[in-house]
Amino acid sequence: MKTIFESTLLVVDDEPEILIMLKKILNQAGFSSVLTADCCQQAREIFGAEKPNGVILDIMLPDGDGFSLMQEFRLKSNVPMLFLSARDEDENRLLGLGLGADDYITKPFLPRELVLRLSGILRRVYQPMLTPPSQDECLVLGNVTVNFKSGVVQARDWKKTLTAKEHALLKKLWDNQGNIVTSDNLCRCAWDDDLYGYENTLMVHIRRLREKIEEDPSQPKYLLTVRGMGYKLVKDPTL
Amino acid sequence: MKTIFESTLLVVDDEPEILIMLKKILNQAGFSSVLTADCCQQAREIFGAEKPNGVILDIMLPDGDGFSLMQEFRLKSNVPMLFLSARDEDENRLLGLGLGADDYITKPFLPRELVLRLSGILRRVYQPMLTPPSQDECLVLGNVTVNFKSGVVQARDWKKTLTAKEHALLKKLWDNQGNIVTSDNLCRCAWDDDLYGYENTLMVHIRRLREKIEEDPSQPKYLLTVRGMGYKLVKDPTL
DNA sequence: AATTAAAATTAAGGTAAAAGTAAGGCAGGA
DNA sequence: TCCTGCCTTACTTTTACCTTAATTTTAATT
Repeated sequence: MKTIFESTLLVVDDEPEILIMLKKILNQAGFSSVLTADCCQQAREIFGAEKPNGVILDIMLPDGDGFSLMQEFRLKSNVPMLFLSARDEDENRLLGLGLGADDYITKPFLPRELVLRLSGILRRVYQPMLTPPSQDECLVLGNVTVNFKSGVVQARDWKKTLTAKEHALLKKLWDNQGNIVTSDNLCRCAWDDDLYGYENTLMVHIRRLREKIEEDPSQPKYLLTVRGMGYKLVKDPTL
Repeated sequence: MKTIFESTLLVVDDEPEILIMLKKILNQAGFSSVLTADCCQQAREIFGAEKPNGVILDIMLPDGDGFSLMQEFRLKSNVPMLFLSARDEDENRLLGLGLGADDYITKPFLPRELVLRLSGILRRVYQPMLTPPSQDECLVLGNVTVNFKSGVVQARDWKKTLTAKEHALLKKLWDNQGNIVTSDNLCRCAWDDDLYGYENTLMVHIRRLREKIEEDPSQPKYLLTVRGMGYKLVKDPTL
C-alpha cells in the first residue's frame, strides 16, 4: 500500500442517502475504493470477501446492530473501525469505544471532521512506526564514550561519572560541537548568576573534564583551547 | 515498553484542579507515569526531557495556545497527542484534527471515555512494538526483588510492601533505569502540585527506599545520588 | 629573545547539597 | 472515637563538589 487513500473502506448504514453522501465525501477526500452495505448480512459478505482496510458502522441496522457486528469483525481482524451514529447517549459511546472502536462520531457530523478522523486513524495504523528505537545518543571521543543521560564516561576498562558542572559544560560544548564556545557562554550555561569572575573556575573545570575524558592535558586533541575566545570540542582531531 | 500503561503521559492544562483530576483518572486507569504542566514553557521542558508517549493538551494556556504547541511538538515527534478543551466550535475541532491531533475531546468529558479513547490510540500506535506478555516484570537488585504490580519487595527470608510514594518514586527511577532522574521530575511524579519544598521530603523517601531494598545507606550501590542533579537507579553496579 | 597576557596547574578551604534523625500531623480503618 | 501507618517538617551533621588563590607554563607580539 502506498498511501492511506488506496485503502478499501466499507461503510455500513441502512439509509441509502447517507451511504451516497458518505461515498461522495470519501471519494472527494481521495479514497478511491469505498464499498457500501445496508445491512449486517451484506456487510459480513463484503467484509469476508474484500478485507477492507477500514470500516464505518452505523449502530441501528435492519437485521442486527452495529455493536454486535463490530464484535464479530474484531474477532477476525484488527482493522480500524469507527461508529457513525445518531445515538449520542453516553452509554452508547462508552460501549462502542469499549468494544474497540477507533472512534465514535455522531450524526449530524462535519464531513471534513469525519475525513480527518478517519485519515488520522488509518495513518496511525498503516504508517505506524514512529520513534525508531534509538539507543541513547553518546558522545564518542576516541576510545572514550560519554552518555549524558546517565552522566557516565567510560572506556573499555573503566568508568567515571560526571559532576553537575562538568555535565553542563560538556553538554554545551557537545551541542556546539566543532564550533568555538566563548568562555562567557560556557559560564552562563553552568552558573545562574552571570557574574564574572568565573573564568578561573571554568578553567579548573575544563581541566577536570580533560582528565575525565583522558586527554593528555598538555596536548589536548578533543577539548581544545581557543586562546582569547573560549573552547571548542572536536569529535575527530584528524579533520 | 511492555504495555501501554507504562507509557509516560504529559497533560498540559492551566487549571490545577483539572490537572489533579486527570492525573487521578489516568492513574486509576492504570497509567503509572503521568506528568503535568500548566503552561507552554513548562510543557516544552518536560516534552524535551521526558519524551512522553502521549500528550493531552488544553487549548487555552496562559503563555500561548495549544494549537501552536502541538505544531511545535509535531515537528519534533510523531507521538500521539490529543486536545482536551472547553471550546467546542467546529472550526476549532477541525483545526485541531487538521494539525495532526489524534482526537479532540471537549469538556466536560466522561473520564471513562477519555481513558478509552486514549488507550485506543496508544494501542494502535504502540501495540505493534509491544513485546509479548511476560510474567510480572520484577526489578531485581542483587538479592532483592521488587514486584511493582503487587508492590512487594522481598528477599529469600523476608518481605515488605512499598508505600504509595515509594512505589511512585521507585517506578519512575526504574522506568529511567540507568539514567539520571532530576529531583524535580521525581517530585512531579509523586506529588500533584509542583510546589517546591518537596526536596527534603523526597530525600526522606529515598532514604526509606534505600532501607527497603537493603542498601547500605552510606554506600549505595543501586539507588545512587547524582549530586546537584537528582538520583539514578542502576541494575548492575558492576557495569 | 624579551615581554606579557592568557591559560594551566595545584592543593587547600569553604559551602551548599544531601544524609540522618526524630517528632508531629493526618487520614483511613477498626 | 481511637489507633495505626504513612507522610511531612524541622533540625543537625556529613561530605562531595566547587571555588579560591597563588604559582607555573604556554603562546602571541614586539
